Amino acid sequence: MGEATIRDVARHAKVSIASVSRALNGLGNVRAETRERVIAAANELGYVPHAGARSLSLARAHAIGVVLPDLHGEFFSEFVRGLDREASRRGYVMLLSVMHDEGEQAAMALRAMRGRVDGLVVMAPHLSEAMLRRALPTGLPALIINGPRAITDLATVRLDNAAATDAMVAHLVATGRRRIVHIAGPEGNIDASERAVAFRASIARHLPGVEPIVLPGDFAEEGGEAVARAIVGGQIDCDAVFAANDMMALGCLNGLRAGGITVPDQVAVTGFDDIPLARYLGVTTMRVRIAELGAEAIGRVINVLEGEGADTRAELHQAELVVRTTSAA
Amino acid sequence: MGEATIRDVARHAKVSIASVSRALNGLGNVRAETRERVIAAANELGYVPHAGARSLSLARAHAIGVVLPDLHGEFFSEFVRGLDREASRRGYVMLLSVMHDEGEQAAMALRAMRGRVDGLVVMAPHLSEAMLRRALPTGLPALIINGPRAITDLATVRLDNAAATDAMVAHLVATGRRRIVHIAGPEGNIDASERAVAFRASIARHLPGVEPIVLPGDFAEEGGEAVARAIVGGQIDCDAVFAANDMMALGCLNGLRAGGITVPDQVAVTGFDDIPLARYLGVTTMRVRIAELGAEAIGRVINVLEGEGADTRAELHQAELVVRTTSAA
DNA sequence: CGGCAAACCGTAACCGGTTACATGCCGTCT
DNA sequence: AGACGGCATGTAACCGGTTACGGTTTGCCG
Repeated sequence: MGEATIRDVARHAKVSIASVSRALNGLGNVRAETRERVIAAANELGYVPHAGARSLSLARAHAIGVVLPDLHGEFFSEFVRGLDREASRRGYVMLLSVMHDEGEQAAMALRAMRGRVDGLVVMAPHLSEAMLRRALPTGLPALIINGPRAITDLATVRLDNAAATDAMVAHLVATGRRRIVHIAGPEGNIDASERAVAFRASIARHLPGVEPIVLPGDFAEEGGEAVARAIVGGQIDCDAVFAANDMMALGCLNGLRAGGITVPDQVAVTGFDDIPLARYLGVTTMRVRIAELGAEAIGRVINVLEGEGADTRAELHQAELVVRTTSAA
Repeated sequence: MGEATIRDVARHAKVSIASVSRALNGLGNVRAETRERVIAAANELGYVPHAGARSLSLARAHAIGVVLPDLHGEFFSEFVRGLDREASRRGYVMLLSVMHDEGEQAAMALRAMRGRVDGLVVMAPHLSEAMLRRALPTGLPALIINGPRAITDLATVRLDNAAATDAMVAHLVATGRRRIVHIAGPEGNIDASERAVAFRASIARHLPGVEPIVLPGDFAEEGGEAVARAIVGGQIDCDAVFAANDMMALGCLNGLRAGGITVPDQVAVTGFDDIPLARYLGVTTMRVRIAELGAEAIGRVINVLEGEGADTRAELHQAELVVRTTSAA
C-alpha cells in the first residue's frame, strides 16, 4: 500500500535510482530509450515523488507558510484566494495557519513551519515588533503585512492608512461636512492606530482650527452602535461619522436610523475595507484590493527564493475611495 | 545562517545526536543532567527540529492537506477557520489548496501533496466520481465533503440537502405560500442538483398536484436578479422564491424591491447557507454550521491517523431553518 | 571486592530522494 | 592499434532527523 518509491521504479525499469531521478527530472544525460523505460515504469506504478524527501535533499520545500490573524468574512477569503492563486501559479504550495489568540501561540505556529516551508508571509496587525522578531525563524525570507512600522530590514507591505484616511476626510469636507467624528479600532491594532493618527492630521490640514473628535471603538458592530446612541442622545454633535472599519460603520448606520436620524442628510456615515455588506447597504468606504495584496505578498517572497536577492522594500498599498449613498452630498 | 541542526546541538552539548533526539523528545532513558545540557544547548542555538526530516524518518508529516473549490465569502472563511482550529488543536498543520478550475488541476493539487501530508480533506461538489478516484493518491486516508453520492468506501460528510430543502418548503407552505419557485444552482454542482431534486419531491409531498417550478441559476447575485426581473415583468407568477443559496436570494430580493414588489407580503424570499449578509438583510435561510463541519472533517481524518482504523462513515450534516423577515407569515 | 543488572549513551542504519564522482563503453583520431 | 574524449550509467554520500542495537558506566548486592 505504501506508495511506490524511486527504488521500486528503478527495479521495475531495470536501471539505477540515479537514472530514474535524472530521467524524471529531465536532466539531459539519459538515453532516450532509458528515459522512456523509466517513465513507463513510473506510470505503471503510479509513482509520485515524495515531496518531503525531495525537499530534504534539495533544501527546498516549494512551500510558503502563511500566518494570519483571526480575520473574518470576505476579507479573509479574498486574501487567501490571492495568496493561493499566486502560490500555485508559481508551483508552490501554501501552509496556512491562523493565530487564534496572541503571543505564544504565534511563535508556535511559526516554529511549526521550520523545515516545511521556504518562506513566510505573516500578517500581524497586533503583534509587537519584539514579539515578531522573537517568533520569526531566522534564515527564512519573510514578508510582513501590516506589521509594526519600525521594521525596515524585512520585506513589508502596509496599507497606506494615512493616504486612505486623508482621502476620506477630504471627501467628507468636500461634501460640506464640518463636524466629523472618527470611531477608532481596538487598542494595539496597528491599522486602527494609524487611522486615528492620520485622522487627526487630516482634520488639522483640511479644517484648520477644528478640534478632531476620536471615539474609542472595537472593530465590531457594537462599537458603532454605541456611538450612534451617543449621537441620538445628543451627547455628541456631528454631521459625519468616519468609522475605522465597515462593521462599525454599519452598526452606527443602523443605530442612527433606528434613532430617527437620517443618513446622509443629517449625518454621513463612512467606513473602511469595503466588505460586501458595505456595498450592499450603500456605505461609502475605502476599498482595499485584498486578493491582490495577498498575491503580491507571496509573489515577492517567491522572488527572493528564486534568486532576486534580499527584499527589504516597504510597499504601501493604496486604498480607493468608493462613494455610496451614506455620504451623498 | 542555515539554522542549527541536531548535530550542532550535539556538538554543543558534547553528546551524541541520539541523546539529543532522546532528550528533546522526552524519551525516558536520559540522565537528568544530560537532558538539561541538551536543552540548554538547544535554547542557546535556537534549535527547532527540521519538520521535513522528522517526517521522513517518522513517516508522519503531522500535516493534513485540504483541497477546496473556489468558494467565496464567509462560507470559505468559516470553513477554513474550523479546519484550522481542529488541526492546530491536535498538533497538525494545514496545507491548503484551492482548485481554481476543474479536472486536471485538481489532480495536480492532490499530487503535490504526496509526501507532505498524512491525510486529505477534499471538498468537491463538482467533481465526478471517476475524476476524484483518479486524482486521489492511494494510501492516504481521505475524507470527501459533499462529493459524489456513489462513494461509499471512503469517509464522507454530506450536507443533508434533502432534509434541509424539505424543511424550507414545509415552512413556506405552512406560512401560506402555494406558488413556490426554486432557483437552482449551477449545473454539475452536487449541492445544487440535490436541492433541485429535493425541491420537486417536497412540493409533491406538501402540495400534491402542484407543478414545481425550477429555474436555472448560478449561485451568484445575478441569477437571483434575473428571476426577479421575470417576476416583476409578469412572466412568472409566484408568492415565494426559494433560492438554492443566499447570494441568489439577495439578488432576487433586491430585484423585487427595486421593481416595486413588497417582500414578504407579495412574495417571500428564502435562501440557503446563512451567510452574514442574510442575517443582516433579514433573509430567511437554512443555516449550515460550516466551521463545525470543517472541524469535524479534519478531526475524523486525524482519528484515522491516530489509530482508530479505517473510517467509511457517511455522515449527513443537518442544516437548520432560520426564519427572518423575508418570509414572515 | 567481584559480579550482574539496569541505566545511559554512542554508532550506524534508515526514511526517499538528489547528485558528485567513478566506471564502463563507444567511437574517433593519429 | 592505442590513446583519448564523451556520454550513459551506477555507486555512494548526503540532506536532518529517529531508533535498534551494542558497549560502557553505574549502582547494588552478596
